[in-house]
Amino acid sequence: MSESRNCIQRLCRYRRTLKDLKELGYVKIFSDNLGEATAVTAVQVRKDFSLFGISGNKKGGYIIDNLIEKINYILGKDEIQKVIMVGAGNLGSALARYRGFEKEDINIVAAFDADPAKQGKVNNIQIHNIKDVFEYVKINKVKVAILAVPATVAQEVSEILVSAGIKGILNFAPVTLRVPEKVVVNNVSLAIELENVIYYVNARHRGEKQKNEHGA
Amino acid sequence: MSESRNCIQRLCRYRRTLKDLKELGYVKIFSDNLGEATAVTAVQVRKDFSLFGISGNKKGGYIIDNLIEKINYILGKDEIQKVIMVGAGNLGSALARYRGFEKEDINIVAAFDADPAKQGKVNNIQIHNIKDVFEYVKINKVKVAILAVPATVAQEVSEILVSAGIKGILNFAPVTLRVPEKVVVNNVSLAIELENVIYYVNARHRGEKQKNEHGA
DNA sequence: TAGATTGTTAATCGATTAACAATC
DNA sequence: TAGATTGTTAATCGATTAACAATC
Repeated sequence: MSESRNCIQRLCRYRRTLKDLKELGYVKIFSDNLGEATAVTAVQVRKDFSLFGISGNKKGGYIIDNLIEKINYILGKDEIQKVIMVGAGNLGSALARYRGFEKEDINIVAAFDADPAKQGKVNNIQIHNIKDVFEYVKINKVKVAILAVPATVAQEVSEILVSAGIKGILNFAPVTLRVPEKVVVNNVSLAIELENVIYYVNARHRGEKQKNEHGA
Repeated sequence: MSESRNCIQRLCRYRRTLKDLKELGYVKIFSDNLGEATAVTAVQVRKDFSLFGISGNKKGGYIIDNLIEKINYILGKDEIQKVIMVGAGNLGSALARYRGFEKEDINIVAAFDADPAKQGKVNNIQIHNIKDVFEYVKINKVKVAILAVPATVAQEVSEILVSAGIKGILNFAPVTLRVPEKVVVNNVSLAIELENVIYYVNARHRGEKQKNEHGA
């Protein structure tokens, strides 16, 4: 039952690589190649696949289309996932414009901000008043939100989102959110990610250890 | 020797909480309280501290100032770390404006972009032509870079950075960078982080497992 | 002292890796 | 067939947790 965070991240990376390979006209792939392209060992690739019941051909490798389809199903990419952006400040509006989401077929359907001056659109996404977020989530049955509001209001806003029916939050506010057990929170703390890099750079200067390639 | 990625992330979170507590006038703290504030068990807190040789008082807990100082040293916060932003598009310029970095005493000293039209400043940070990045890094002995350039040029740019002396990269481009062993790369893939949330939301709908609080 | 807390050693757990069997 | 590749089972490794000793 090892669908750990890391494992899911690897699936996402496989998917991305596979889509690129398909684009280039490839039809089949070996665990070897896929591993090399994603900085994962070939054994790990096969283990991941076998964990989710994806099988290949003993000598012929895996069929790319088949892999993509299976991974799409696992990741829930077969259904369209509506995502809202909560907070349309610097970070929020940059994220709303971020090409990487579109590329992965992620659909940001609306943005919300407390500042009434922030009306209009960002990257063709309508910015609404945050007061309307509860109703919007309810009516449109949105399950996933990106939270890019100031740390001071993040907890409060998250409670509104959860009460409206949000089941998963990608949180950019640097606070530990308290949410009900059933709600998934993935905290992306940009400062911490950078501090991590700084730590390892310093640690090496101080002559400790030799590791490489941290994170996904 | 368990200074794992997770462990360092926890140190960063402890530090943040401790600074907030200090601000509020607190002087001492128990592993209990600190754990609760950072969503970590008290045992884990003490284990982390003992790993780095930080000790408290058998009944009196830990002195906050002492903790902050020790953690600062471990994380390399005692020396000023110059960081450059490479790529000043949507994401790059939003990151340059991001308050969370300042709050953690992270100093973005310059930004670079390939588009000559992107002259001027963002958040009081000068945007230079990317052609000058090699020289800038050499002269100013910069060790850490944030990479927010398009995926297509990320590898190429990273090679320039490394050749100029960059030792750590926080990479926002959704590609697997190939860098020498001695260079630290921390990949932040925003799409993958969001896909992770979507996966767990779906997985629960499908009636699997009950986990909570993923990521840092 | 009794109770609360730190800090360490041992046990557990989970994920990765190694070894190898299966087979195209 | 021989070689290459998948896929599984067992071994290893590392991190977290449990148990408990130390002590203020």
